[in-house]
Amino acid sequence: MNNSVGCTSASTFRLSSWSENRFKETVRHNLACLGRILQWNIENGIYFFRITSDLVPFASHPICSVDWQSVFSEEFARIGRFLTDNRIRVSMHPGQYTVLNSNRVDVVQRSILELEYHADVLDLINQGTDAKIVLHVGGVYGDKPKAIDRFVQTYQNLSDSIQCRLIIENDERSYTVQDCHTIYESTGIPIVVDNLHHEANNSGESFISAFDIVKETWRTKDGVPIIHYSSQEYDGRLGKHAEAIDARHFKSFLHSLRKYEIDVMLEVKDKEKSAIKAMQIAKQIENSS
DNA sequence: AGTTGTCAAGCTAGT
DNA sequence: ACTAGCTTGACAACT
Repeated sequence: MNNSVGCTSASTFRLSSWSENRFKETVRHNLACLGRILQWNIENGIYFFRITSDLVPFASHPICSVDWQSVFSEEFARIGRFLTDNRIRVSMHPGQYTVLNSNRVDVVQRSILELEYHADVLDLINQGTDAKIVLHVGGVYGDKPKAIDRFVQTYQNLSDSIQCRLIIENDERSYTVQDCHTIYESTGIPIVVDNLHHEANNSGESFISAFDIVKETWRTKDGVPIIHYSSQEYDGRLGKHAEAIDARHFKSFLHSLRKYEIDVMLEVKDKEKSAIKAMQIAKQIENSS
């Protein structure tokens, strides 16, 4: 998302307002806005972007009768060319309702449809296997080994287009980097480590040693390892993301990772404002070493 | 025009 | 039993 550009690529509507017309107008608007945001990004030196899951509202919902993949193929292809021409990397992050290891089959089924939507978008914009779909492992249901097993079983039945892009992220209360690594061992799924989640939920290892573990889960085809960065909201509940990045903290954080090649996704409320700050800090570190 | 309750959907921890 | 929080904000009805 971007608060400077003056449009949103995540405009949506209520399910009760659904019509083919409303849907098509919304998607057309979102794709046009996505193009504007990407243009803004290259003008401001930002080359990694998370595409909103609201780009195509209700894409995986049974109500959606429009063959949006065909209707908007030209618009998607145009965005794809822009990304490739400008060497922009993109990722997507399905919402909290996408739970592959749920003990409810209907939830799992809807989650798979939602992942297919995300993979379709990345296919339509012609991005390769370094354009990732980030997912949390899901719930624990009182038995983590069983829940991990369900995740692995479900993963093995996913389509190639999803499998080659899916990566898993540690979360702040249930699944640590170590837990994710257990899943990696039987599936080969690369791991994204999130600094704030790691701080809240770990197995005693530092962030750097956690990163040393996860970077080995990335293959060449997966692209440069991705990490997620955010700061805790001062005074907020555990896990609540801060309004902006803490420049001093980010600088020392990035400095500690200076010998690695990584792509950093910021999870922060003020979006591009902090991204610009982060780029300036990254350049300072680059120039001083 | 500005404010507030609600939105397709799941899960967890804290109150 | 209920709520905040999550990748998160925007819609729609109200004042």
